[in-house]
Amino acid sequence: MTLSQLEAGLKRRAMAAFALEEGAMAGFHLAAPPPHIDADVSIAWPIAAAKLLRKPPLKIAEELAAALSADFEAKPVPPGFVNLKFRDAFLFEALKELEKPDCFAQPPFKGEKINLEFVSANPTGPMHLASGRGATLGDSLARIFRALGAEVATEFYVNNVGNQVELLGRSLKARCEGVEPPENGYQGAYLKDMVAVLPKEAAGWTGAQFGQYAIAEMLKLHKADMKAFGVEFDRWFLESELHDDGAPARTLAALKERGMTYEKEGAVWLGTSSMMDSDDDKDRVLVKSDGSNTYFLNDIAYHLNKFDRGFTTVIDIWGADHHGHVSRMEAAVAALGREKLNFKVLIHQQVALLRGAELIKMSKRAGDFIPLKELLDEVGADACRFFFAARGPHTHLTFDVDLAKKHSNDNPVFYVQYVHARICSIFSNAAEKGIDPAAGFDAAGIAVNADERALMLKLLWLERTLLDCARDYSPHQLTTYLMELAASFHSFYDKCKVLDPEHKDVSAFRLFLLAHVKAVIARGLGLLGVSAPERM
RNA sequence: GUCCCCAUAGCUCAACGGAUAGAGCUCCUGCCUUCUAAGCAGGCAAUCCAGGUUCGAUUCCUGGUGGGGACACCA
Repeated sequence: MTLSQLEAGLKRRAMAAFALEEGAMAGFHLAAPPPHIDADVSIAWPIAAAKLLRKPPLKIAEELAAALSADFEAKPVPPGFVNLKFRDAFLFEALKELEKPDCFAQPPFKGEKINLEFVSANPTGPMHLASGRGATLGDSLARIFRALGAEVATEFYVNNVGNQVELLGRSLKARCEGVEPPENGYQGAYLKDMVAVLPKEAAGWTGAQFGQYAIAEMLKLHKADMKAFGVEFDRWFLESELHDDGAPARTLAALKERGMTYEKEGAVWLGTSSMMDSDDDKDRVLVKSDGSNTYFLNDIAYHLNKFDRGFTTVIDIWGADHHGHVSRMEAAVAALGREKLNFKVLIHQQVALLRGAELIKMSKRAGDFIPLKELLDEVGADACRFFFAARGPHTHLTFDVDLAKKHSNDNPVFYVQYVHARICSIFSNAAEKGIDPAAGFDAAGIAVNADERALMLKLLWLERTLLDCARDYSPHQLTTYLMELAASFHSFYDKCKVLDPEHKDVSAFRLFLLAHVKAVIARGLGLLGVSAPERM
């Protein structure tokens, strides 16, 4: 039984005891009690239900505790909590439930087909360190949604057509000819590096050919960077695919047909503000007066494409510098007649960079930025990913590059990984101590101590943690959880000898317990894209 | 000017509206003859201001203050 199943069961019994309908149970949740309370889980619902039931909270708590006392040690506590303690047998059964690979699959995630698009950095320069934040957020969320039973397709949208490609081509051509790039072009040193490895026939290329070449090379680098970061996209969607398919024209026609557009001053507009109920503050141009498509129209076509592929939910992850685009995109999705509820834009705040005492302005055109690869090489992917994952998406993050490199050994990720390494070590030592990890034990004869109990309980909270992550669209609670689990383990390890030939039953029980700790640590780290080393 | 985000310990971050606000880093005190000291045990130290809603507010609402970002027929 998982904690959610337990909660659902307790809720049903409360409904029966007080003759209530589902709608009246909104505040019914299991919570972890604060440290000074001697209980396994706590229910605060009686306080919230006092008004509805017209009874004092403590009275309700007493009645609820009585209704549950057949299976739990249930104690009503002022002002109206019910604190539960589990029987050991319950904990053993719950741990076994965790062994099933799909033990967390549940509604509403089960059956969902989610398209998750993130990073989508312009391929006009090497990938910036800041892309690590979006990559961490997107990839971790994808893994968490999958663990909860959803089908998730991850996607990176590549802007491989348009003005910036021309500009990149002209910049590379200039470098090739030994002159400075155009004034508003790309000044970064990476173009000089690219010149060094250009094929011979490049001498006769046009600017457009240089552009196509540069984009293709950058795309290779981006793929390599993402892979080194532990992120593998299911699909790299090229904007040119849309154009080859005539999607923007079809999208425009669909919007016109639905009566959502009008012409003004030689341009075609989408009435995101004037023609519909939306948060957008003005209408947006789809086709410029010179006849060319805006980026917005192409982007709408891309989103229509995603919906047409049969996803039940389409999620975009954008940096805060794009927050102003959210309402117009939501409006466009609605204008196409697509269910707005199935489209979600997640915004994460930007990453500011500090090197020494200097705040660095990021600009690919000026070429002054820190490549993601540089940090990966110096700090390592595990520490990078844990660092980014540990912060909620709304936090304003200032990344101190020097500090990150200097302190990489202090990164909490090692504290968590160390748990895995220590347990692996115990298992590899078991044989020489004459203890068989596979040997069973008599659960009834085990007196579970406080440290063991704390560990078992903590393991059960992984499920709730993942649900919280999904609810808040952030993996940061998982890092907190892993830190807490690691602390429980290290404390246990210090006090409790696992391999003890004199007490084989206790050894077998502790190995059983640690096998689950190891599995949860490995699984949790895996959901963050972080490795679980067997030795450190 | 309008909109979005943020404000918790010296620093970086946690805390479904619940009980005595938790961690990591830093600093201080102890602990390796026993499964890995990248560890354990302990100490110092915090909710920006003013109202409001609530049985209960770090959390929700309003107004300040301070900071980051966005407001194109660019992509």
